[in-house]
Amino acid sequence: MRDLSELLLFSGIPDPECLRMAQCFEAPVKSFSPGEIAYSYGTEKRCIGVLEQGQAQLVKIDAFGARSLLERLSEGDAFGEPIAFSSQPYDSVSVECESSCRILFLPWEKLTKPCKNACECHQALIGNLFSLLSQKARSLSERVEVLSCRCIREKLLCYFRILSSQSGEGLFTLPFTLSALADFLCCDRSAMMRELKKLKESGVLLPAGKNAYFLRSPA
Amino acid sequence: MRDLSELLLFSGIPDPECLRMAQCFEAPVKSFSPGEIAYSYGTEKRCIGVLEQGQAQLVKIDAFGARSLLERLSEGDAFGEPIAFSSQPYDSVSVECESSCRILFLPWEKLTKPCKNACECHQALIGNLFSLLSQKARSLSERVEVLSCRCIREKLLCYFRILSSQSGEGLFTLPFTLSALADFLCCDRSAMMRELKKLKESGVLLPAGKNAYFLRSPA
DNA sequence: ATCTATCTGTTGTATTTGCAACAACAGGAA
DNA sequence: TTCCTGTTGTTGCAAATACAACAGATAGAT
Repeated sequence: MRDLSELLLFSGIPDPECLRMAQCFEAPVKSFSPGEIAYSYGTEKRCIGVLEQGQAQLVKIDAFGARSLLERLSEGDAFGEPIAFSSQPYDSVSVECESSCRILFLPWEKLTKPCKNACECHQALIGNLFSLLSQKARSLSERVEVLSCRCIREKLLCYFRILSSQSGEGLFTLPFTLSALADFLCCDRSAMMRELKKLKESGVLLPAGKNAYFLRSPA
Repeated sequence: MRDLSELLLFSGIPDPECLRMAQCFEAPVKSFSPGEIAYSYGTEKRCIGVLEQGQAQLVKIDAFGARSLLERLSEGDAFGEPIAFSSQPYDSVSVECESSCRILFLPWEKLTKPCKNACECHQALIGNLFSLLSQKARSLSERVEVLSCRCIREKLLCYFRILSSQSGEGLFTLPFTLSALADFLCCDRSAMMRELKKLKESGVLLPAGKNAYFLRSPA
């Protein structure tokens, strides 16, 4: 993490301005050790956390004690109930650090209301916050679209189509290992490998280098 | 549709103020016939559409021509790429009217920037917009959580837990018919019925009236 | 009332998927 | 080098699921 302005939330805003705003917001920067809980949803003050350094997990423990991993957070990612999870009274969501973390906490009410030293950058910040939110919603929508396919073959094709829409012309690169892809598609890896083989054999999917593939459009 | 202030986007803002703002934004209200395309993502001006009357569908057609239904929109719902889908150059997303529709189009740049007649309500509107976005993200996250379960039994339990977290104490009411529940869980209805029967027989799930159930917490 | 539509509930069977286990391979560390 | 760890690729078999088809229940319309 070098510069605040590299983060999506602060993009387009010069670094000195970011620091000035962080001061204006009285936003604390805190450090955490591996395994520590950095933030508990619902119980603490509403804020957006920005992970400046380290890796963390967004973990949910429901009313029945079942634990589930909602998200993995990497350097530059943001979290906070205003972003994705509103506080459900019966289950607890919290951010657990995997490694040593440094986190900037931006109080929500100051973020969304214009400050007394009415600064221009604040408008840009609000715009960025909207981008952040809509990007999150978009990636979740895509995930739902993929997971709503009824069989592994369709899940693969759906996900590959999304990837190749992004890069265009049917060519795409997998952003994971195949094992992680199976986790992402919520299916068994060996079953997925079987379907992948069938797709290659039938000529729908053509390997095109390291982690790269070409998807033939259905004629 | 009686009152703008009944909509989530305008909640807490008196109706006369809503109308004044709509004028200030030069926001057009347009009417559409069944089957008409009310809005195409990416090609038109960025805006938030509010469905004042009617039913519509959010439809995506990808680079390969495959059509998929992203969302059903009812009276009071809002749409627009700032809300959920940023423009992907290779596929087209549009709003198709099912019935006759009346739609209010709020230009995005005027919505997010304070207007010259610096009104107080505008701040409330921005706050509401954030609520709208984060609520959308939250419901999508829940959907992903449910769909990421590996078998029908787990999907059912996961969804029932979410429902009973909301109403508390393990008691919940299904918001759909059972057929629609199968669609929501993305599985075969008859297979789902089998699992439901097993859950009832094992005493985990207890019927508690019309569409109502009680979920026993795992002891 | 009757006639629809749709929803619920059930079952047999074919297909898909998950599980377990294994071997080959690659990259990094000692 | 060797060892270790993780990924890829494969298979047999058991379990879960989809598909298809059906009958009864329910609610709305005529």
